[in-house]
Amino acid sequence: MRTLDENKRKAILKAGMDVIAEDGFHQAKIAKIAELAGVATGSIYRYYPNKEAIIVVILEQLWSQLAGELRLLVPRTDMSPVEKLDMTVDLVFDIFTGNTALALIFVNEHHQFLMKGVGTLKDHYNDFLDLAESVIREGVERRVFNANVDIKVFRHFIIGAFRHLLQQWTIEPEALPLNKVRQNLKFIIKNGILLHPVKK
Amino acid sequence: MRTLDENKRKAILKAGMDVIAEDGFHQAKIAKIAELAGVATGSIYRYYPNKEAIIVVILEQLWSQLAGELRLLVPRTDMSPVEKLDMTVDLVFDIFTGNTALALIFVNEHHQFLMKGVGTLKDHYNDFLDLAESVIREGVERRVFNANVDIKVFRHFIIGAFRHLLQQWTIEPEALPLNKVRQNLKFIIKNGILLHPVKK
DNA sequence: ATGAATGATGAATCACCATTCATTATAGCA
DNA sequence: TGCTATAATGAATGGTGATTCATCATTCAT
Repeated sequence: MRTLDENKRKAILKAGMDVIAEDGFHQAKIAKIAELAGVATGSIYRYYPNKEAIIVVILEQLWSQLAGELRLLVPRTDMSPVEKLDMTVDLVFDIFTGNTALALIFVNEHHQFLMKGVGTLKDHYNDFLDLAESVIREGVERRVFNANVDIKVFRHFIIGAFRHLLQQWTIEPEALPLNKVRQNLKFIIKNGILLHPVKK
Repeated sequence: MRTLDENKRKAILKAGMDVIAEDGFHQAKIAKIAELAGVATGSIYRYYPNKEAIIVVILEQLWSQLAGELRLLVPRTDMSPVEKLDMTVDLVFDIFTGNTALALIFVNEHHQFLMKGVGTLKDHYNDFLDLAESVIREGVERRVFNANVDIKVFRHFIIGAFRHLLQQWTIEPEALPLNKVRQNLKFIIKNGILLHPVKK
């Protein structure tokens, strides 16, 4: 008995990623994805029940990978909270560096599918967020991070800043080299903009 | 001779805002907008050439208003750069407070129409950004803000953080009261998360 | 080597919706 | 009180594109 070809499944996913990144989910055409993947339009439906399933799988993989990596980082006792925070930022930067398409999909499409609550996307994403939050919490408990900053707000703050910077990077990569962005992001979340901070 | 009714034009704009905020631009149906505005579907086209024009006008008005207000703030000599930065944040928060629909449109739709370069949207938006940047620049020149922070990155950083926080707020307003968000945002961009910063 | 069984194909289907336009209603003017 | 220009209407049009399915191709257990 013949079996579905996993390479083809991956080719469709990859093609879906590129087309959706370029055209946006609603404008992305199945015919174009099929052509890029080198299969017939109908074949797409042997591997994925519908168009939405393609992007959901892409996003699920993204967050389950990130959560997996962060899960290894969190319990380490040989690192300070500051180092862990920096490493978390690195983790996320690294996954998008060299994958503009994935970056674009995260930036532009992630939110709407998160809201729809399709598949296990939300679970993976929340896993990641909870782990990131525990890094901050450890820092506060160990009196390294400022307890006056609301953790929830801070968490969203970083994600948002990151997302937007990533978006700008996809528009003009030369003007906003990711290394510079990464370094500045790390600095600002730790120190803010003030030259002479007035902490109490 | 009969004239087009400016109240109707506004009603359509308002209805468009609500429907687009709720359903997203591509899912938003002209028929629904027309019904909400209390006009026939065909009448929409007497006031706006097409669906896209509706959202473009909404976004143009948003940024031209914000740029207008910021333009008054920038040259003031009775305020410090820190105060101006805080006021800029307030300006933006104020416009979205009490207008969840506008907030949602900014969060979810703004980017794609900015990219398309339709109408004068980009001009108004850039006006606003340039003015905001001049606030930062003044702070750096007057040795109040840290010159090591790249202004372009910082600018995108704040916008992104703000956008994402706003998005979260539209999802669960009770969990993230805008006052708390505003206060925390101001604090973090100035001071960062570190309890004992190590500025040189 | 054979023939189910299942994969692959892509033209045809079908639902959807922005936009149009023939027709009707109305405001403003003489 | 008509008259006319233009506003308003909403059913019909037309284009689009996701999904289906009848048909063909290929694999592999026998």
